[in-house]
Amino acid sequence: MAVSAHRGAPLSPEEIYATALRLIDAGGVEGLSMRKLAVELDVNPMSLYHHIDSKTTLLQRVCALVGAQLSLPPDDGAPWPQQLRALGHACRASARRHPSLWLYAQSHPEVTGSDHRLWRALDRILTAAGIGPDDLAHARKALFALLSGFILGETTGALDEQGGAADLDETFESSLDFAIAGLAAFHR
Amino acid sequence: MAVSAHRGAPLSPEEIYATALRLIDAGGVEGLSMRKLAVELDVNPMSLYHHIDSKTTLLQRVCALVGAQLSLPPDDGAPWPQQLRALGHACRASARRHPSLWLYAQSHPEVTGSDHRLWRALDRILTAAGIGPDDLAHARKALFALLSGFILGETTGALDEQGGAADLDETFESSLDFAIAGLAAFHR
DNA sequence: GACGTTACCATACAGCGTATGGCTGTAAGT
DNA sequence: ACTTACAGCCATACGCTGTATGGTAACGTC
Repeated sequence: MAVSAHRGAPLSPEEIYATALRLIDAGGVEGLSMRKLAVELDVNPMSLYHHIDSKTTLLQRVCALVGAQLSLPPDDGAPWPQQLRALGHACRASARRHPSLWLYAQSHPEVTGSDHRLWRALDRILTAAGIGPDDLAHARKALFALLSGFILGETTGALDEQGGAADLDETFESSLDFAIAGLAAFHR
Repeated sequence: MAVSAHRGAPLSPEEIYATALRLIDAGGVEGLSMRKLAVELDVNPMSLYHHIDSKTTLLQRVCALVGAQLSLPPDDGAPWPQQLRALGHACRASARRHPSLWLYAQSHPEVTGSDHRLWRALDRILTAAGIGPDDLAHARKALFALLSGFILGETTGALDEQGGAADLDETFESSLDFAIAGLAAFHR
């Protein structure tokens, strides 16, 4: 099937995704171009379009790939604050591995919108925390905002530029304490 | 001085900033190009570069312009929860007026980093709330994360796509309650 | 051998930010 | 009054982007 002269095997979507993720981690989403990706894969730029629709959907797939690797806390009956902390740490760890991609995903949520795994896990934890069904959406969105804002600020450096303690690990723990205490507002 | 044939007056940085902001509000930051801006100002693209350094610094100025318009709560001795709410509402209102610009600013914080007005106001409020100096940075960053994450989510639509109550005004009030309750975590 | 399909590639287009250099009319210096 | 300097503007061009279009080569099936 007219495999590339330079390469042994034909391209595959998975290979494209993995290479794109590597380039993104190395040079940021804005540093990724179809031409550079093609060079990295030793292929003509237009060859990529026989395996993916467009650069946008390529980024969607890569986001989904990273999202699927999130190790969310299992429903093992552990205390809810502990589970909430685990969920936070999982997201933050992934964001530190792929900062530019998370930044992109957070600015283009249509890309991640369909990943309801995270919301389901969060809802379960919040329910375990005694949040009633009427407040569930509010609590979930408040926690989403806090978590995603922290990741955003850490990724962009906005949290570093503010004065005060420079240890963001400690600040993250504090923010989790803050969140756990804040959930009291939903107990009426 | 060889003023443009089509325009009566010469360009000014302020006119450029104002027009850029208008175009950004209409078509997003990613929809703004120097060429379109030039068309809007009835001028050759390269003429802009006699008044601004680059597109990047242009965006910085526009961000600063919007930031300066933020009406932060005055230090009038009002109860701190009320001041905290006012600060939150001020930021959210501005973000709703200029969503795309806020999205840009949040992803490029080097642009807004030098605007410490907000942090000073927040620190003042938190001190009034009884937060000790050791916890001030933690509390400030947690609140920054919550606020900026909410604005991010509302701007991109990530908060709409989640299920539950669709009224984001109400959710924002809930999040403020959540924040106020959460500050208890810093009282030791 | 003919044919359809798959993988790949070459060329081209419209758009981007902006470096470079040139034109023109006003202002300042003498 | 004459020269010089400069401010404001513009035309052209370079290298980059994503991708539409259409062509070519190798394969499986008949």
